[in-house]
Amino acid sequence: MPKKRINDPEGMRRRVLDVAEGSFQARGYHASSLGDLMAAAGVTGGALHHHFPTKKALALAVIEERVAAAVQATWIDPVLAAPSAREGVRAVFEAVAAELEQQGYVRGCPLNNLAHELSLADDEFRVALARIFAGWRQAIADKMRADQMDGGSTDPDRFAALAIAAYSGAMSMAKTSQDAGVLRECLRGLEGLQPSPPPVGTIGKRRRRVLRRREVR
Amino acid sequence: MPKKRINDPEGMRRRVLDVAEGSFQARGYHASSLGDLMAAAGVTGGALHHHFPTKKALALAVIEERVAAAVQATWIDPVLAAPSAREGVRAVFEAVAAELEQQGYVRGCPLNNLAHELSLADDEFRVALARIFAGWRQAIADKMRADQMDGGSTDPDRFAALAIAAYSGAMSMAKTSQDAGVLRECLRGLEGLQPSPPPVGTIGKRRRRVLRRREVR
DNA sequence: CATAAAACAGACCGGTTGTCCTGTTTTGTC
DNA sequence: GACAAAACAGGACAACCGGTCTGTTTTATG
Repeated sequence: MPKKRINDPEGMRRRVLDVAEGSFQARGYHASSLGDLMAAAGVTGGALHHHFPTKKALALAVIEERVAAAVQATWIDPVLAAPSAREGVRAVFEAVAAELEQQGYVRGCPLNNLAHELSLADDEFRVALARIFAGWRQAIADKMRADQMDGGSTDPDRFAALAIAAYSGAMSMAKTSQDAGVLRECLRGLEGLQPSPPPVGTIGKRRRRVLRRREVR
Repeated sequence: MPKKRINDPEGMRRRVLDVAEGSFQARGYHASSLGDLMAAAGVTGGALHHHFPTKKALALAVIEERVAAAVQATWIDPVLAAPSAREGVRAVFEAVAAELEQQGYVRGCPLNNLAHELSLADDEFRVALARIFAGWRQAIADKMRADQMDGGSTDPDRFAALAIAAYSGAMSMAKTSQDAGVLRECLRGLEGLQPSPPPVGTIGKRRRRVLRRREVR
């Protein structure tokens, strides 16, 4: 009696992307062989080739579907949900730092990892990665523009660029030293450019505003 | 008559390192084959193997001799020669941005490029790269501590970490977008954290100070 | 149920990679 | 000049990689 087989194209595609995403982040694109991915995902060559004709196509799918989603989930969504762009950036920095310290190792930013390895290798890779960077920047800048507070003392585009650059660079150092501490140091340095006096606590944003009004009058 | 041969071990070693440094930066470590390097350097397999037994040994030499020297030449030396750490950082940012815009393409920071690809691959690589990052940071922090001006308003270690992170991240974005403009944007954002009020232009810092004094009085 | 397309299995192949190995030549040393 | 070590030449090789190919099974469609 021949063993049954159930076709699950979406599930198989997802499994391959899961494994590829993890391997690309941990070992990089070139150091990840399709053989290893096939073994890790429990997928045969025929199935892999059916969903992703070439290794490049697989990487492109990882970038556009997984890396972009990761940036959205860990950065854009939290920032948009925060009371302000500055608050959002601070929250993400601390959340990532806490997560890294808890898990004990640093694998780096998925976007930056692939960007460094693939930007110069292939223009199609480069454009796909640049699009994610651009969306990331614009989301932070738009959020800052939407904040009616923080009266235009700092340019939103510059702030967004600096926040992302500081995060990317800090992650690079954290990955190399295997220590997330530099993330917190960069955040502290970043907080130094706030136009308002140094914050005392996190809560009470409304309260502070009331106090300030009383002081003025 | 057999052709003559002149042994030049140092020159040959230097040529190999030259080619390897360039290829590692342009294509990365894994994408650079020893065959290509041999052909580009005009070196036979025997000679290459004599000076560098393995590819890893070659990369380690590139890191410790070339990448470290590049960081020293483009960052540490200029910063130490500048009137202040802040001035030095600003000068390096602008110098690199100008150089990139002139040459028309962006290959990224040699240190960060290799750090991303090799930090997780091999611990020996990671430690060598981390040492360069640490020296970079300490040089800027020490310089800032040596400045008697800038009265302790910002922590030197934080400033150094932020400056390097912003530069590394900005180079990452510049490499991905093939546009050095983000370097200048990050520099502008970085200048916002200066204890002095926000600058209006780039030139005439002394002139503005005079004008401001007149306005005040 | 017929049938075509999609989904999957598994072997195969040409090319490349890094390394090793055996010689030959040059160079330093006594 | 004898001689050992360093410097270099060049081929060989096993492992591996990515892609292709053929064949089989499942699924959708009518």
